[in-house]
Amino acid sequence: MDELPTPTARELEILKVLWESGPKSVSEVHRLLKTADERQPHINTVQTLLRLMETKGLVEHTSEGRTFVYAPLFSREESAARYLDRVFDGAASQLVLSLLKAERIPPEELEQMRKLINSAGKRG
Amino acid sequence: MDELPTPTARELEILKVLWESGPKSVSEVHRLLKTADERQPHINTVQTLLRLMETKGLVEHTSEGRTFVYAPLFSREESAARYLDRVFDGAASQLVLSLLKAERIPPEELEQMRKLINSAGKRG
DNA sequence: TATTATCACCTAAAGATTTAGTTTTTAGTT
DNA sequence: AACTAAAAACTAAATCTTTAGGTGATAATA
Repeated sequence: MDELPTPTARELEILKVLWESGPKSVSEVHRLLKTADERQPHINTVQTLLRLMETKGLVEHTSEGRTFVYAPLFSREESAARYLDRVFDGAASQLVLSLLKAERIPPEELEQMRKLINSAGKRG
Repeated sequence: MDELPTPTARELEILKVLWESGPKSVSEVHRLLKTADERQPHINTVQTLLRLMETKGLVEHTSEGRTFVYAPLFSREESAARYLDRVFDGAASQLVLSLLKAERIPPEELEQMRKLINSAGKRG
């Protein structure tokens, strides 16, 4: 098993499209990048990136007729968790702790978080 | 104000040394990388990286005699928050939600988090 | 059938990151 | 003063990322 690298800037933009809109073809990803990004890359660029991302294990594709439909191989959550594991060397709670300190999180989200933690406690 | 980029893999290793051990000279960073990383880069590589990281605004240096002592310009927490903002487009609560889903947080730390959230609610 | 559009594939190349060798400066030591 | 060590600065190059042009296949259409 190779270690999965942190996605680069462009890769992350593409992944975000796939996370938000579900599996998409090259042209659809290209179109959706238009709205999200100020600088829309050439469609061939998107295709090349997706092809390379597949060799890295970031996405996979299935064939729909003659077009490839790409899907991410991990979720937003896993991506976030991986980066945080990296930065904090696995001390995940440190992170939440620090986010609460560093970020001003709106009250309604605090309430949401409280509920989540409570239910997580019951399950765990 | 230029947008601060996500640190690259090597940059992150160096930042981690500075976060964990405080401001350090090139040779000290180099030495400390030995323990943390399997593949220790050449000391000149570390020096070049720190110099370039300074131009990017990731670190700064002060002179101690004739040696440069480098310090990070932001914390672990800020780095984490920035990446998460990127991945989640600013929805910070989504993150905590996802971490809980990914089940990366041990039970005893859940209690800690509950306390933190409660006190954060009082302050905010 | 000829034309056009759309797609994957191949290729080149610019740009950024990462690596380390060489040179120069400075200070300490003999 | 000559030698040595340690440091920053400079330079070059390998590798990775990001860009897009060109080619050929396939399908749709005139």
